[in-house]
Amino acid sequence: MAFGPILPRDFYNRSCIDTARDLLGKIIVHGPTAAAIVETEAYPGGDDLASHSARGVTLRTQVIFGPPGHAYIYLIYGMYDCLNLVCEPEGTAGCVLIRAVEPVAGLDLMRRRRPAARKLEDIASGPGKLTLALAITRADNGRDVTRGPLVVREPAEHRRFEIEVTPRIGITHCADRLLRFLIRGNRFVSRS
DNA sequence: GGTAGGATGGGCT
DNA sequence: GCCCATCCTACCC
Repeated sequence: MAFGPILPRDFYNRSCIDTARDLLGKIIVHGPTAAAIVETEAYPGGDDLASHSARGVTLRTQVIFGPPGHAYIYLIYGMYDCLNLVCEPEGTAGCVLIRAVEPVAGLDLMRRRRPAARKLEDIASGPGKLTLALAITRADNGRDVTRGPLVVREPAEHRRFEIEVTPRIGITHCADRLLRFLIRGNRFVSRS
């Protein structure tokens, strides 16, 4: 399966809000599995109390303050791992949560990793689901996604789509900020 | 079609 | 001790 080139570090070396929007349609590749990003959320540094980075550098959040183009993966509710991509220049906090992907390669393997999913659309339609489908875990935390076993690539061919913007899901702080981006009409999003 | 409740563990006050 | 950037099952229309 041939995709386009790996996204360069400069793709992530800017506002996490711009990056979140532009990540739609890009391809996450991990081993024999690959999936297109259809839903993201931006978590800026600074005054966004919803961001893990809001309380400064800790053992957990240091990756978010590090160089762009790396994975920030954390455990949520004691059960699921969530994948973020670190943005902004080194020293500045900011990341993009990957909330949903559309499977494009290794579908049989993903189905086996997601026995609870009854339909294809449910395999990776949520931040905890997609890490299971793609076999991404906290062991991948801090990984450089511009090289190595976990990378993000341009799609093989570009498709036109409309982008929808909404508040982020499942947060209470800064709930009015429009920082969630999704491909309008795509059936693999976590919710419409 | 819909949702209430529980599983489960790390981070931080 | 409380708070989660969640998911699944059971149960109810």
